[in-house]
Amino acid sequence: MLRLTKRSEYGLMALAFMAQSGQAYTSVREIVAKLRIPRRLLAEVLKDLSRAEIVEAVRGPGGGYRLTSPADQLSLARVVEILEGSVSVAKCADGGRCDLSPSCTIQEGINLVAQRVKSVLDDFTLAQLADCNSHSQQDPQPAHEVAV
Amino acid sequence: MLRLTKRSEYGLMALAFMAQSGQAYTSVREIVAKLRIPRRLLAEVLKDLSRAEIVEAVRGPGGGYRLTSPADQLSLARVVEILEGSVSVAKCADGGRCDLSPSCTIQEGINLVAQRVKSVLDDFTLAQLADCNSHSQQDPQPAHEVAV
DNA sequence: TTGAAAGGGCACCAAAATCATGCTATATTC
DNA sequence: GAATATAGCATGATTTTGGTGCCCTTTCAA
Repeated sequence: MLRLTKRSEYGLMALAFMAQSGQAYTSVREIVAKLRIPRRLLAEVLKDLSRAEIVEAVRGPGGGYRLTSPADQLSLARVVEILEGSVSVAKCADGGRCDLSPSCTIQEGINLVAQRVKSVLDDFTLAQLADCNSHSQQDPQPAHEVAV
Repeated sequence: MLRLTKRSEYGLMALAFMAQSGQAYTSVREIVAKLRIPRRLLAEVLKDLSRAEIVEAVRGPGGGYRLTSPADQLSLARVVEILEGSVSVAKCADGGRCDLSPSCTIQEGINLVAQRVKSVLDDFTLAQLADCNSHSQQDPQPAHEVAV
């Protein structure tokens, strides 16, 4: 159904959270406490984002994660690609060869659709994602470090 | 990965094929022969499309399916919606309630993304899909009834 | 120097979605 | 009635996702 996986959802939620925490390091524990999502899964996701250098990690007390670059320079496409392989409406529209390439009558078209969907995600930044929300649903408690 | 299911792929392939067959009725057997996709699955898919009145069915010898309306009036969104429930990047962006709505910090944003992705599929017609292809990959054999 | 607070890595299980198929029934034409 | 088609239903296999446990390493501070 063209659906994002939980990995992406959780990852984006966490990233949005971090975007609002500015330069401070945010621990998995903190995020889990606020966002009510499975701790280990989130850890897994953040580890992947760390490997891809979307976030940087610091161990030890006071450590955690933080964005490596400004939220308005990180596209959803990038995040989704990291967390679930790639953004494409069909295998054939990806690098992956299509099993029925010769008989497939819609490859070209599907590719075009894939491109367009991709560009939607390319054009959507983490900053926008985090922003959209703070409009309608302002935190009751003042954020730790309001930034972005 | 924002991926379409096989149901959608097969469905779209079959519809594109029918678009090129014009007013003639096309049987599952014929489509399967050309497209090399699982017969029963395709039958299943076409039945669903028939229920939704995207195609009309005629039984008996010489029967089969054909489009109920012109290919340029059928959007991919419509087809995908029928074949896999709905087009939305996340459950919460759909009718379905999100389990973590209170803690979710990106609902608004995700909804916006979902809308944009949807509109990509809304704007893409079956005619376009079938067309894209015939440019690059013309049939060696003349189509039974070239139309559209 | 020791303990607590972080993240890192690996393997694994469970649940759900997807893909695929078989069988039988019903309609239609010849 | 025989052959061609779709209609309906149930079921099994496979793949993807979602989620968890356990132990290791790093770092800070008492």
